Amino acid sequence: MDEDEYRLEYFEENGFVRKECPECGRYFWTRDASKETCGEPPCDEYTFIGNPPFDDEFTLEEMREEFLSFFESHDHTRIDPYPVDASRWRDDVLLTQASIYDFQPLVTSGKTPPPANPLTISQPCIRMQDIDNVGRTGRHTLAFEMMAHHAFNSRAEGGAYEGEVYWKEETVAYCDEFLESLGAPLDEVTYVESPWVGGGNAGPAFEVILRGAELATLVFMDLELDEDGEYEMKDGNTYSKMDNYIVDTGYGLERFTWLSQGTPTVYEAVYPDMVDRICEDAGVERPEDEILADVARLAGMMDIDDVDDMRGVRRTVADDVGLTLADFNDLVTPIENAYAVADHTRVLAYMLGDGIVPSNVGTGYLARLVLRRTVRLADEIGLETPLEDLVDGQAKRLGYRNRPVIRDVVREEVEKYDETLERGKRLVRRTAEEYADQGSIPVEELVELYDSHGIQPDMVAEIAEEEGVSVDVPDDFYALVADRHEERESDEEHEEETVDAELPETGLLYYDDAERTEFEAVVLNTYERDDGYEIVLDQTRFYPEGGGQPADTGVLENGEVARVEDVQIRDGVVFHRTDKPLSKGDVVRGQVDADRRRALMQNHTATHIVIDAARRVLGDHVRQAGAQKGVESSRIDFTHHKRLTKEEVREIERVANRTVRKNVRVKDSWLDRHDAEEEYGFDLYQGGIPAGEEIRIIQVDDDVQACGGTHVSRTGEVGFVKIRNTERIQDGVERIVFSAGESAVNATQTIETALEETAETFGVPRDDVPETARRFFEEWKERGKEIEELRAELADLRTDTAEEEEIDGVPFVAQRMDADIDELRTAANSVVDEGKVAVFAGKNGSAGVVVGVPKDIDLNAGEVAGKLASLLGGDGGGSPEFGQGGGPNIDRIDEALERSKEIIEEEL
RNA sequence: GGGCUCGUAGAUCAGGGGUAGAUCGCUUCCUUCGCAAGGAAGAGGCCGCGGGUUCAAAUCCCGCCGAGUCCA
Repeated sequence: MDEDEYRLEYFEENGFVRKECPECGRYFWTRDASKETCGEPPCDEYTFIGNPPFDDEFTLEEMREEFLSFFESHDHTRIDPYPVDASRWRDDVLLTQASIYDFQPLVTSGKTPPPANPLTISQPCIRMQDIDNVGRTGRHTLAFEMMAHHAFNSRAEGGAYEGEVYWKEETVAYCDEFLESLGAPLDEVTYVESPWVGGGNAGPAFEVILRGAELATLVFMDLELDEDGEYEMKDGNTYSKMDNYIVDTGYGLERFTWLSQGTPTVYEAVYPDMVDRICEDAGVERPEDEILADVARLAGMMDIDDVDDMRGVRRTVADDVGLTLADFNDLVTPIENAYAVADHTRVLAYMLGDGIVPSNVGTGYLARLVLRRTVRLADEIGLETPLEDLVDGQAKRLGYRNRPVIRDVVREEVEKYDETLERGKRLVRRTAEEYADQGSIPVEELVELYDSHGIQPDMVAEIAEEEGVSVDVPDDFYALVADRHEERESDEEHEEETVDAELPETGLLYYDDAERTEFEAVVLNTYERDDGYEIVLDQTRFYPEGGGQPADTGVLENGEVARVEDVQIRDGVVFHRTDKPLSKGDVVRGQVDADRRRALMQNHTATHIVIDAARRVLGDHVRQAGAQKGVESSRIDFTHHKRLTKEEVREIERVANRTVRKNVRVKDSWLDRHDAEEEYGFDLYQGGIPAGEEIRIIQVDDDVQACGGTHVSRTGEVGFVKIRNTERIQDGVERIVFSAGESAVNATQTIETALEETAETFGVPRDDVPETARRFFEEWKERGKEIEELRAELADLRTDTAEEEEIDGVPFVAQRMDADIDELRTAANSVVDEGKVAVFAGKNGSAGVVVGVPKDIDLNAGEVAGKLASLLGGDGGGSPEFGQGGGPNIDRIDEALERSKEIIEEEL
């Protein structure tokens, strides 16, 4: 990175000098000319523990307020944090890991204006990759708040923002000023040059270091990935300047709070009350501060990448205080676990507070992971306080309103985990018994137990030991698990036909009046494709597929009639896929299939009505997780932590139809996105975030959503909503399948017809069908048993008449019996019970033969049956005691019976 | 979004092409003043659903439904 990028006037004016750190080789800026090293570990160590650099101690809340109000008083607008569940607005990541995530990709790319410019925010973030270090290093937390100020600048004209708000000089000046306002000794502060790369962007950056701690990162994002770019960055890729250049800062709220208190660990500073409560409830004794501080200081010197690093830290500190490693571990592990529990409960509060439902996919899975880990840690230190109480405490502190649901979710999830553990224990016990003779459980079984059943190897070891079976967990265990998942990849990417850059955005007439289906337009171009044509018009009433609503169909005509089979929108241009080409420049008349459009409109409005009904019945945590509208039926998926009961489904249906009958107007309006967000909140974006300054808002009764679909004008036009089915898509996501309008009536009639026909078959009134069906089923089972008994009796009777013979002293009965194989079997069994060999054959459709041999006679029944069956033109077999077979040759049954005697003689 | 595992008696689970089983629980009887325990007998199964292969499917194959779990 070019040195000039970092040579700021601010540094010159304030007496900074640029130095090269002899340890790490990086350049840094400092006011203290005598300073040799950059200040950041491992070049320097933590010196703030017991020696806080600020004038006052701050709590987390106080520090957050201090920061935000500082920037507010410097002309920044304070905005509310986004959810920690970043998957709600982008599909490339799961969790929010930095404040800039809030503005990617729409704002950073210049498609959408920022909510304010410049702005300040304190954004909760979660970094799962640190999970193993939480509690142990003294500094890692799973969740943290990234306090930030951002300025969005652009050289380009006509984007969502233009011109420069401020850039590097002001950013560094703000940082200095903020630190000074806290009373930080400015000559101890260093600004380390440290180019930043991430997510396809890059730029110069400073790390701000004070007393060994990295407090903030000031990123000047002005590069984008470009094969031919002139800047090569540390990731090995080349980048070039972009039109937008963005100030992206990150001030660690937890770090600032920690430094202000100078406690041995960050955990004591950030959640003192929670740590106290956990230690007290679990009876955890705290080691001396000095020991904890040593661990933090030493761990602070290194990037902790794996468990070995932490082991090294502990060994060193243990040596210093004169303890064996084992004793030292016994001393610090409980408090470390207590710290981790305190931390994890806050993460859970963030996650569940933002409406994440534990699940087996996506962010829900991460929530489950954290929750289960928390339960294990709490168990290890004997913490008996219900987890829901701890999470609720954190949620209360963070000001979440959905606390009852959070409690509910935590309780259910802990119960589920208990069940999984129970199930796991039984499975491990069985597996251990299976390998009891070998003395140990093989590694592939361990992998299987973990991967398919979620049982940690240490738990396997514990239980297997009780059974006297040993377990060797290889060091690369989790790598072995990963191997199982790495076998195949190859997602075929379908290429999209690129949009002609010359084409203007198509006029979307369906927004003016969704009721109208005819229009005139000019053909701008026709493209020939593999399976038809794509026509672009200057304007259209055809709705292109989007937002879960399928495309309209219809015709375009000017003498020629072109059938429109599909409609897609790409970069604002609508493509009509047709079976015929139309000439460029022609004026055409368009006609959308009106009935289909009508049905789709009803279904779309009904979708809003149903999700709103679900929210009213189940609670505010219900959030759309996907939807597909159709002509015959539609479906809506939404988050909910329990299976829907029949009664809840009925109630949702009742509430939905009440909204229909209310016949309220469906309001559609274009609002400034920031006004809309302010008024309706982030939950506006149930189906993803649209681009642009203005967004379309659809209001159906109490339900308000950003939505680009076509709707009926009053709820009454939906006519009738019928819920047809519910499914569980994943843990935590329920699906409701429903029909609206005419197809809802059809759906009801279909069900009615089924019931009618059933009633007719039974010959009872419809109301009696359930009771009658139950009775019939019971009686059917009774009769099955009766038949079995009668068959046995019949078999006895028939075999009584059978002639007994002897072959080499073995009693033997061969008899023809035309009955199904079950009966032959029953008959053979009763003969075998008398100590005789039995051969029964007969026809029942095809020919069948059964051979039974008492245990004490040395004759293989299966073999005999096989030979007899081959006479019948088929095949057969069985066990030594019992054989059966059959074939198509019914006219050779008697012959087979006759020959059974000689076959048995051979086999004996 | 992808992978893996599992659906058999009220519960927990065996079996894995050839007669559906075990343990606990349940019912009745015996022993007992009574209970626990013990003994004896018994009831209880659309082997998740639907197709296919086969002389024969709980078992093999395909699809669906349901449950669990790991990963991105």
